[in-house]
Amino acid sequence: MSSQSSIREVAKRAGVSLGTVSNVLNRPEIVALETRQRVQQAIDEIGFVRNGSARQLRAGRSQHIGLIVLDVANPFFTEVARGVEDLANKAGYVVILCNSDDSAEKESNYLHVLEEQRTQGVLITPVQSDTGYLQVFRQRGIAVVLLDRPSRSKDLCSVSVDDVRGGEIAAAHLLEEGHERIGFVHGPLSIRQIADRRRGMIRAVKTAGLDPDRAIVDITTHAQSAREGEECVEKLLSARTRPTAVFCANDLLALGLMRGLIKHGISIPGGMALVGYDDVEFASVLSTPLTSIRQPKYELGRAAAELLFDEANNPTTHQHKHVVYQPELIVRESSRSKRDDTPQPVGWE
Amino acid sequence: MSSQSSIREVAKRAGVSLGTVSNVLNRPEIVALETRQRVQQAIDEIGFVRNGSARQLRAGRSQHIGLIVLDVANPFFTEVARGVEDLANKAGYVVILCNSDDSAEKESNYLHVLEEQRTQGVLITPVQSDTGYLQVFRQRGIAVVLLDRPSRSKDLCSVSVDDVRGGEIAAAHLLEEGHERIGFVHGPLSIRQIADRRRGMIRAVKTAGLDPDRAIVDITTHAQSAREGEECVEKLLSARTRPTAVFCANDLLALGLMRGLIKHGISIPGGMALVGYDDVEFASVLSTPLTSIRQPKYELGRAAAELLFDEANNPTTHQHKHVVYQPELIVRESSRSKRDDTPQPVGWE
DNA sequence: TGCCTTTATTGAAACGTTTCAATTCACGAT
DNA sequence: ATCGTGAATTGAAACGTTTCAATAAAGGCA
Repeated sequence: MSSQSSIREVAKRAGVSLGTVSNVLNRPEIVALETRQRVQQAIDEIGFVRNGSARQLRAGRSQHIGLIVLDVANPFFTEVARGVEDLANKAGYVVILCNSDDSAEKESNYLHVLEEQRTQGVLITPVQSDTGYLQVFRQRGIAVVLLDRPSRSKDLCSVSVDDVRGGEIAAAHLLEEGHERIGFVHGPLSIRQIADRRRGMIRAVKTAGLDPDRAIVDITTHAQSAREGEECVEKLLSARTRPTAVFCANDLLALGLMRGLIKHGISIPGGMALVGYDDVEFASVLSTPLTSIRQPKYELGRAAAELLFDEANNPTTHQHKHVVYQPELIVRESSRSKRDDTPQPVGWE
Repeated sequence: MSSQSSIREVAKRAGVSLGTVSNVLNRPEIVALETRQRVQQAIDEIGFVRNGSARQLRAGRSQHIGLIVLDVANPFFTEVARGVEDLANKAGYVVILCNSDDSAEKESNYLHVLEEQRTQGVLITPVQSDTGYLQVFRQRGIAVVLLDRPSRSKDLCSVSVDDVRGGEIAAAHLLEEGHERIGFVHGPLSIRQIADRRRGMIRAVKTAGLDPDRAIVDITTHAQSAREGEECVEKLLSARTRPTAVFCANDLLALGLMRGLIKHGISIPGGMALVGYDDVEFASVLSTPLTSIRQPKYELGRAAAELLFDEANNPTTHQHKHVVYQPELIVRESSRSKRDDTPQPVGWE
């Protein structure tokens, strides 16, 4: 039933030795044309397929890398994964995509499996902020690159996006559009990304010569989905001095908020301007297209994979790097003030 | 630098033989308590981690399965993947997620790699409708299950959703709401899913005692993204007898259409009722929440994985099955006729 | 004391590659 | 005729497990 094929059978059929078959497979140029053809024919006839396990065992290293993300269903990570995959495939590697689901246990499980498989390296957005355990991992000879999280320790490569800057350009844009009081809807400030974005806002406000304590109205949610966004509308409207614009820490929050505002009969951007974060695919196809901060997700993945391969292939000369990407403001209808008469592109970026 | 650990070292340190260490790892119950503890301690001290390649080589089979999807970025497939992953992990397997990107070449590449790795089995939504080459694959001893595609041949397991039924309930719903002329916006009818949904519509129309040729207005697009949806508005409004409702073959099309309608000042559902397909996450958070057809994506993945494991573990007794799930209508605001005064739940399903 | 059974441990073979030193062969140069 | 050279091929060792027949030790019973 299952194929019994092995290099040995191919050798027998072609009337050559084991070594020669292996050479045909790995360094065809060193074997005589006539022999090569004979072996190739035997391979085809038998339907021989190399045994990867045996190969890896002998070589000591595998042909795959692990990618551990917090949530496969999050469009952010899928796009990152695509970047990783493209580069890895080009280099002849397979990506094992692992979903930690924000659980330290699942993460640790996956790390263990990957170690057993003698993975070349691991790209990971760690669940915990302490990365000490990843050091142990590295000392066992497996390359590690931190994803979407700048590493504090100098001993780990990392690739991330400048969230401070993201917060800054979002706020600066709204300030320019004439808003002097901006709501910031966000999840817990203990999450580094969120705290960073807030810091960016403060910077922009100060640059504009305003007082952050007056200009920024914090509205904190416990999670960051659309439901929470909608719930925020009440808080927003009952604020002592009502903001004229809102910056949401992600697009789902903005989506919910938008829905709530419409229910309250408040128009966007006239009654309330809105800026989101992530520039998810559907941001541009909402009833009012959403201004958002775009992150180079695909490039993030590519860059991380590149660093990983460098570390894996040049373990001695490798220098740890910290790549930080810049976010980009994508202006759409949801934040354009009415007096703004610049032409409005369709926004199908 | 890298860990030299092997079972041999553990044995030496614990003062036992190779076989005993292996037994501690695989059948701890047969080794004496005292010995077991000594070996365990040696393992911990050395930081020994089993070599998966060697293990697989010996065992002849690997501990992973492959999942080949058309597009990881599609929320449909991510949800399916989640289902597969959960079940596989529980069974102690790792899932290698592969992205064929609709390319036969990439698909074939992945199949080859998976074969080299002696994968237990493959879950695949094939690029081509001809599945003959998958038979070859199976004959080499690798289990195969078709995903989101009913197999014609009886020799392959398959898991899919009843698209005829999906089209039927969508149309029936609109007919019930009082519409007698329904637009159907869709990509090429050569795609089986789309043709099936259309067949379902016809069935519903006939059941309602109407003439399909009059009741259904076809609008075909070449692709199925939001952009195409928006472009359809023109065609829709210029149709000789303008429909009062539209059924879109997926939610992205519906999204675009919605946007176009709003631009034309046509209200939803008053001016035009709308039903989508897939019930993507954001369907419920649009300015007008979208009625859609939900497919049990997660269960689809789970069921497929289950069939795969059955085939892989009981190659002799295994019977090929064709599991077909039923789609479900999720009614939201976009399709409720005004005279409909049933209470309107929030729709955060 | 000697025999039998049970329990625990051992050592070697096997899985399918790759690698590398050793061998063979043919051919041109001496 | 002999030697040296280079190209082509070979065969055995090694990678780190698991498995299994064989052995050793311990205990029970006559």
